[in-house]
Amino acid sequence: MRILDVANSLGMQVILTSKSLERLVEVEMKNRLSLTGSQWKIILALNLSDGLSQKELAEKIYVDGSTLVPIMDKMEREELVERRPDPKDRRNNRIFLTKKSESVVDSIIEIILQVRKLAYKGLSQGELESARAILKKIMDNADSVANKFELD
Amino acid sequence: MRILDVANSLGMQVILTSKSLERLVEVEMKNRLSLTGSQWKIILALNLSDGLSQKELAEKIYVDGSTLVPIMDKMEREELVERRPDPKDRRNNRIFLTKKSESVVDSIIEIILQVRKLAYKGLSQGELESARAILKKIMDNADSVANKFELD
DNA sequence: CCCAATCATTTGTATACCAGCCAATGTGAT
DNA sequence: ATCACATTGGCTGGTATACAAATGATTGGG
Repeated sequence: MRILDVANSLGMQVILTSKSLERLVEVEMKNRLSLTGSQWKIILALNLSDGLSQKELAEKIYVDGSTLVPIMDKMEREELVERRPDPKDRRNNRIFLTKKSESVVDSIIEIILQVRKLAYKGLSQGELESARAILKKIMDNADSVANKFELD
Repeated sequence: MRILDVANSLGMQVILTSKSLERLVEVEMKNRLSLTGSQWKIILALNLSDGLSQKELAEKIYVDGSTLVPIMDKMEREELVERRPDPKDRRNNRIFLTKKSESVVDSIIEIILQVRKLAYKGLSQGELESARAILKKIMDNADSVANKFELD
């Protein structure tokens, strides 16, 4: 019987570290700002460029367009974003921050910076950058295969 | 107005790379073996140590105990695992692989090895190991904070 | 004007966590 | 030993993501 211990590979470590980081950020965003899931990512993305279409926004935060729909519904109910029809192309919704969500941008940034400081403790800038570059290569490798849709 | 571009940080790169890897593996597991989500992780974990309790299994694959319940239900319906009561402690279920799931272990391992080969293309063993060590430190940092439940 | 492409949405399936529940077990005091 | 109490393991219900496939409205090319 073949045995493979997946746990010690880089790939699994990437997945586990991702979970730990996401969990830490989510707990803080929820406890301090009552923001769930990836609402903070959406607010930051719109803070960089307000008025994105849903498709553009979905690409920015790397989720499927259909995943974004109920999230927009919820955020609209909570008055964190506003959907406005695009007069140039009525298929598009243009998404804008509200006063309420603009008022939490600074707090979101504060939390991100605190999490980074803690997570990167004991690591040098050079280590962080070299790890980032390696992961970027792995992501590009994985994405190029995924798009070609052939593994072997 | 403060601006923070989260996209270029190591933390975000970890999360994005994790998504790319998980997606690639999931597509292959689904297309070739009709295994969804983390069923393959469960099969590999039980292949290493059959007869875990649900709690132990949940810890191995880093999900909440309640998350595992419907997954076990589904895998039991599909005859991929078997729940047997623990005579020593009737609160426990002991989970065992079936002949059907044992027969796909080799194929699962095959897919993992192929994905690794592709994902790690252009990277040296040293790079992989150094990245793994850095991510491990980050995960430990994040988890130790999460357990103490205090960010500042 | 037709037809293919595009954007948002809906539907169906699958994770995922938390809080609360029950049954079973363990613990401590008497 | 036994009763009260806390703890544990699995489950349920509620909420939130997440993707694929199909639908509907709109647009733009030929």
